[in-house]
Amino acid sequence: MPELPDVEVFRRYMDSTSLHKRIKEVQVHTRNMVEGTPVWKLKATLEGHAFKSTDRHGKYLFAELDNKNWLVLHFGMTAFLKYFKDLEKNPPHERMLLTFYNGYHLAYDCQRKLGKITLTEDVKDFISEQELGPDALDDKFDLAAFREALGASRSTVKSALMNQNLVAGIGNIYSDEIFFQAGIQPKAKAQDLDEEATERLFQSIKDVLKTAIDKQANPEELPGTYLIPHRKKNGKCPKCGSSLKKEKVSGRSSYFCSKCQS
DNA sequence: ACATTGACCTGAGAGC
DNA sequence: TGCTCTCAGGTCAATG
Repeated sequence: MPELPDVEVFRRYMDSTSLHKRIKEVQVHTRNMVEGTPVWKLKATLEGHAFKSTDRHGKYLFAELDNKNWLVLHFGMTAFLKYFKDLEKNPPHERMLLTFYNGYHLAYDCQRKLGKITLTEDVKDFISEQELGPDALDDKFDLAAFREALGASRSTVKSALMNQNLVAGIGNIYSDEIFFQAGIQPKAKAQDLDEEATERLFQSIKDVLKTAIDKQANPEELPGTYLIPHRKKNGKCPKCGSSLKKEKVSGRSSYFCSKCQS
């Protein structure tokens, strides 16, 4: 789940539930999910403080505290947030639990433990340390920047799009959608795209990600012409009805329509 | 410089 | 029903 649109939905969720509420207690249940900072320091940095804003870059969510620090969350393949009051309603793989003075809780749930929790004092520094490329929805990521990113890759377009160092936020699921909407095969070489295909792909990145956010990253809400709901065994192309192909591209399962994507 | 594989983890679903 | 196998939206390191 957690690609750019999902993380943006989490960010907005955090905005609407967890800002300006003083944190009473932080419980870390799975200590090795906290990286780069000792757990005691994470607790000390959050407890008694409140979040004042949030930010996002690619698949990372940042929550600014009132003490110059930022909580950084990555969601791996399975993480999500849940804000709730009754402790009985806590999610099944809760790895960290924040409790606010208002009696509510914010849980970070991560079944497969592939996410991570850390702190930073400066979001820009964090992004450059991780060597993340521009956020896919940032205005700074324009057609020229996209051409440059593609030019830096000698591999498949799929690999280029999913390379967080080139452009941040696109994962396996949404890259398949982006290629489907652009009518381009994911296994095409990045270098082989002509100007027209490059522009189509660029437009598709922006359109698909924005549309997904509008629909709360909920596959059921996506337009009928979208591939994602059909991205499964025996899936049919929502545009021409033929059977979708499933192949490994750059090591990841990829679904596409060989008729609609040339 | 690239693709591939396996590791990290857990559990859902398929297949028997 | 119950068991085993395969696979999964992310990233990283080792290998070819």
